[in-house]
Amino acid sequence: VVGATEAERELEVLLRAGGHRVTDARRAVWQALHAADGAHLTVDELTERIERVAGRTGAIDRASVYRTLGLLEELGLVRATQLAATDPVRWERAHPDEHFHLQCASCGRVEHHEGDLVARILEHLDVGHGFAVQAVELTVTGVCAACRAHGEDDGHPVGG
Amino acid sequence: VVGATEAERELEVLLRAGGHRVTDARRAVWQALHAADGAHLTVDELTERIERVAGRTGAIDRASVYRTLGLLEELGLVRATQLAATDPVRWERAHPDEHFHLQCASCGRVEHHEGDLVARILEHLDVGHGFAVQAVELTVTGVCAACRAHGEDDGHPVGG
DNA sequence: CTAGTTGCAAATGTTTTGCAGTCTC
DNA sequence: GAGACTGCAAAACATTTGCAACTAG
Repeated sequence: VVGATEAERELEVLLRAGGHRVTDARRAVWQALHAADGAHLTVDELTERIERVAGRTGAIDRASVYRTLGLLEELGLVRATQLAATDPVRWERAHPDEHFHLQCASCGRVEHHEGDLVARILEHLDVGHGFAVQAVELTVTGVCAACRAHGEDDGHPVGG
Repeated sequence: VVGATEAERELEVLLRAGGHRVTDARRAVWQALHAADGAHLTVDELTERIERVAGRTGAIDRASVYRTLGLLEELGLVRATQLAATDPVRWERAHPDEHFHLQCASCGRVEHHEGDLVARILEHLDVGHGFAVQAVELTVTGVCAACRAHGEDDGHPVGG
């Protein structure tokens, strides 16, 4: 639809800066991640979406999706998270550490939240323990306001 | 050769209370987890240690270790954590949410830290968003004081 | 005795890897 | 062109499950 979005440009610049090539597979993964704005997708979900969205280019092999995600992670463009130990890894566009995950055990939805909490953590650690913080991963599990209202407490997983 | 440590008793009581049986496999897993005091072990590491420690009893099958850990988790005795997305799940004795993980990217060591940070997070969320918190998972990655002193810089700083 | 547990082996599901052909630079 | 990428298929891993034998209660 659009020729080159800002995000697409960002991808190209970063790829070239790192001596990597700009390919359809990489563009496709990046676009799919954008289209899913904010959602946390598994490699399978991602691959499936790419098939739909980038019909002309054809599907991208799972292996390439894995390789691409690994690369994008190195470039700091995406971030992997594992919400449940038994679930496959999920990917999302990189977001600053100041955001953290709020996962509802009832409806399964994951929200991002912003606050000064992470900033406080950084402060606390640096001052108190000489620990040089690189990244903070904060995930809070519980029941969201909506589910509490419905009284849904048993916890039935949701599709997506 | 100690008959029954306090921890061992705790295990038996909780097992019986839940209508489960007290078996060698379960004792072995529990003891191995204690012997590794504070460490985060994979199922493989755990299985290997059981082989050494409980030589007389013989080895415990991986499948049983998995099943046992699942049970102990239900009983609230152990806790699973995933430090890196590509790593297998690691297990440790349960600890209160008020503790959080401090992982050194250089030496790989994981420490537990205690503080009011998690408590503040709970407060903040409950007051501000009507989110009923069940669990908090906080992992901070960085370089520990010791490694900083040695100037061991095998990694590249991530962001701010 | 009875039914919960275990060990084994095979199944499942995810992620990685070797290689030959393809496409970017 | 040269060499970085991709697709494909098979391999490598982590975790789960079916089932017969075992054993705690």
